[in-house]
Amino acid sequence: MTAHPPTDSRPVAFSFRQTRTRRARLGRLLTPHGAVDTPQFMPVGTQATVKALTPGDLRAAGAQMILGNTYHLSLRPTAERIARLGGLHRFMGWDGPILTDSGGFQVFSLAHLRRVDDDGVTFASHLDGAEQRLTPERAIEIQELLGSDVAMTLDQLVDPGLPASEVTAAMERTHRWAERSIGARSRRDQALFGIIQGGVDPALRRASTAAIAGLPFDGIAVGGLSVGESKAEMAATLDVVGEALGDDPRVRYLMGVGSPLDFFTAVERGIDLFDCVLPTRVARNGQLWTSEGRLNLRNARFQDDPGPIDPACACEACANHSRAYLAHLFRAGELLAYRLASVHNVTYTLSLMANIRSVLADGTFDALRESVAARYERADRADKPPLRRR
RNA sequence: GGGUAGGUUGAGCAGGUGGUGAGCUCCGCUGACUGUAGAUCAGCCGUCUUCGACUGUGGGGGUUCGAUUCCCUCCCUGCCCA
Repeated sequence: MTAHPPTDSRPVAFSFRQTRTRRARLGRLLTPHGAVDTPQFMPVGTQATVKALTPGDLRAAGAQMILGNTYHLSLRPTAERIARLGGLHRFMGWDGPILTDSGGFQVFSLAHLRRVDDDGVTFASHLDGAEQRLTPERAIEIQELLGSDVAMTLDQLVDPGLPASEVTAAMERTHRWAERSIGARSRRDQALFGIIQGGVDPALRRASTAAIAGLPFDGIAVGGLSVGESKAEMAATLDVVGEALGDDPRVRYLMGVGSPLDFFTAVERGIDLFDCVLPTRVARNGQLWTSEGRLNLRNARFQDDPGPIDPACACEACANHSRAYLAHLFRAGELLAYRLASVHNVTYTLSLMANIRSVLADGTFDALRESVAARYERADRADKPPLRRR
């Protein structure tokens, strides 16, 4: 592919136009490894691989940018080894843009294996229990060794249902770590995004947005969502952040989202970039996203279904294989089940994003959302109740 | 024909030498999953009128207040000997 180096002295450049659909934007992010059309979804490749997929599979599915992980790669094979081997792009054979997460999510998801203090986080490695120290500065160092196009600041996300004092403390610590992260940068060819926290409290979110947007980051991320709050709370929080960001011209990245309907919720509130494990994780567990809604191919009824996973899809799995075949592969525990299901779900998700870009251009965003909601709302309506302060 | 070890809920097992065997692993059925400790996890998996009840340890018979357990007999399977 052709590289599109940023057009100015910054490591990335973002241009966009406001659409007529509320806060939604159509844009283009230029990185050292190519351009990304936004709104865009990044498949998650935590350990230098989007599970079950080759870089060729990702290209065929329409992927433009993927995500890798500081915490996992620093433990194995180590950032220094990847650097010796030419950086993450060469190591994994993906020459497109890569964003690396900072390890902040592991502060949350590996809560029982870590200890947080003001200087950083100490993990007991989930691999061998060895003590691992991650500070904002080390997270930047690791990501510079990996050579990703976009690095993320180390942050602390918490269950938004925790007492306000704890949500506030984590937010303020995230702000201090954000400033330190900027000071730790040494590469000029790698972007750095700051992360807004503050749980689901509007005042805290406004404060966090002001703090993060006030720093010279190349992009702004919204963190701490899709961690147990309701759909309504996520939407309300994105409203608050969108309002607080106003006409800030930087790219806006919603971390860890989402489901098909979440994309609509976030895009119309100004989000440009997404990542999520959901399409690939549920694929490996038999759940396929289709134009007919969610299908669980392990269900008995699919064993005799000769049709494609999704008649509206042209991916390798849909073009060549039946639901009955996939159902068999899952039952037999065959590895091909994971690849074909992942190929399909990533294709579906990226096609949906492409459709969203298309309807933002022609003004039929709401119609597309309604047609997707008709197939997916039943599942998303089974919503969790709003979080209660404990 | 003789000897010997067995026969437990779809499969494979555990347990049990007189006082309620529905316990495990597969298989099967369903659900969950949101900046990946996840090819993972959870529930169900004899029957029914399912917060409970009933049935079930190869078949039949016997002893006993009570049998999966003890006795008799038959059937089936593995192995050894003829």
